[in-house]
Amino acid sequence: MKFQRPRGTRDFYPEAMATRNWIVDQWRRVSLRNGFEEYDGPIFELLDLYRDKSGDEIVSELFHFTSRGGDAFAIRPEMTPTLARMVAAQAQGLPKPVKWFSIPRLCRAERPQRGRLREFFQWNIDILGEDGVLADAECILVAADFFRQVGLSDQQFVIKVNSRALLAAILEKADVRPDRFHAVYAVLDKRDKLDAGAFEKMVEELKLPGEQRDLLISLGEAKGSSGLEDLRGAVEGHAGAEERYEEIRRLFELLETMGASACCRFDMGVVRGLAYYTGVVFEAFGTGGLQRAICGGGRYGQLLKKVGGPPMSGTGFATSDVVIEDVLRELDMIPVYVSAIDIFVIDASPEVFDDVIRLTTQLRAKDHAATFSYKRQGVGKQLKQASAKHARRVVIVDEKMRTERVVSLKDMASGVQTEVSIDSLLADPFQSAAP
RNA sequence: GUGGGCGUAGCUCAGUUGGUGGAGCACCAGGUUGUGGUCCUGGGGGUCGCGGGUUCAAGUCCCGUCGCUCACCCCA
Repeated sequence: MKFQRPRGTRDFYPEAMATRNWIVDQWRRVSLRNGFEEYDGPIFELLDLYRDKSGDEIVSELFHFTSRGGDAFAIRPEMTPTLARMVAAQAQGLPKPVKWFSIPRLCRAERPQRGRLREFFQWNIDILGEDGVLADAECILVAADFFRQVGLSDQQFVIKVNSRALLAAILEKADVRPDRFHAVYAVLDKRDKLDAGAFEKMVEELKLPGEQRDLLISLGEAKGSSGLEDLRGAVEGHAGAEERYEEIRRLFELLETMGASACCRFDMGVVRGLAYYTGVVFEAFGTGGLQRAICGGGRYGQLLKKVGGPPMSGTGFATSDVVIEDVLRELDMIPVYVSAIDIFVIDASPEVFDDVIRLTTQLRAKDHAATFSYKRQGVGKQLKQASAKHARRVVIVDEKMRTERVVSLKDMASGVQTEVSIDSLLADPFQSAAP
């Protein structure tokens, strides 16, 4: 082959395309029924939009180019900057809260590996203009709704929820130096990937004073409702920490009311690397073989200000089609491919082929996906083709179409075949076969 | 950026101590002269990723290179 596919991209042949469409359809369906509106933006943005948010080092991870006019652009690697830009531009006039979703195609110039390609589709759910945890709860609920929608039981996935604000307040109360927060976050975020010994070793390497070290190790243990309960002591007497604690307690109360508590769990080990998260953070995991996060998000407080907008806070999450397909395939939950052919029209003999074309055209006019064989062969061969195309129904046309206006209608799944009038066929090609 | 694994037909792969490259599936064409998804026969298709070396002889051994893949780093 002279040309091959660029690294980290995919060709969507019909079967793969059907899978992609199915995933996207589920995303859209769940978004809409939870009251979110769809938006989209340009596939490339000014490079500085990403540089301002994430710093210079981001540029090497972007596909970027310079226009003839000298402007530097980048193909979008994520949707949040575009969202922030769009909301900031209209912030005054938009009814709050803004509940929007998008399914953008994104590109990142990183080295591909399992679950991470250079081009992929991402589902973004965001709520802006509402500071309370109700918005966070609703985002988490949407994620849970999706996993349930595609057939996962509450035992097959878990959404781990934490509050960075609470964590920061606890660290502040314990007099951890603010410049050490980021290092502490990084260690805590690795907690679930390490055994207890390796975790403690990493904590030791931070060289924190004894009390702070013990606190950090106990934070790594804080999981589930009892883990949240255990933190009560760590927040008492500190107004900010108590307030944050009450927030996340209320969040879990809301999740309970929404019927999502069975798949949600408090976990201090979820911090997420993103510098811009300021409040609630969460990540979803499959409980089977794949231990990787399959979806993640949280509250971002200052993002709109970064793109020149008002100090409006937002909360949301994202997940990619690559990871979703991975985890659903592992659980054998991707629907089998069925082609879009409703009716395959066959001639009983070459003389009636013009009638086949005529009937096919009429079926198409009724908005049915209908087709026929290009080759004039026996009925058996044409049925074979219909079968290969996964046609649901086959219509066999013979001279009786002219003399009596009837044809044979065959249900390919059951094999049942009946004679029907052309009028009744056009009215309903999927009519159940008369006994 | 670092490290491991793998490159043979469209796909999945076999290929013996080096001796003129195969199978299954898929595709195409025929057969049963009005009934498929499970029949039979035949066919097309590969400079064995690419380049160099050793050898009378390389898919096989050696070196280089490119590509794919997995993990790490990173993760918006």
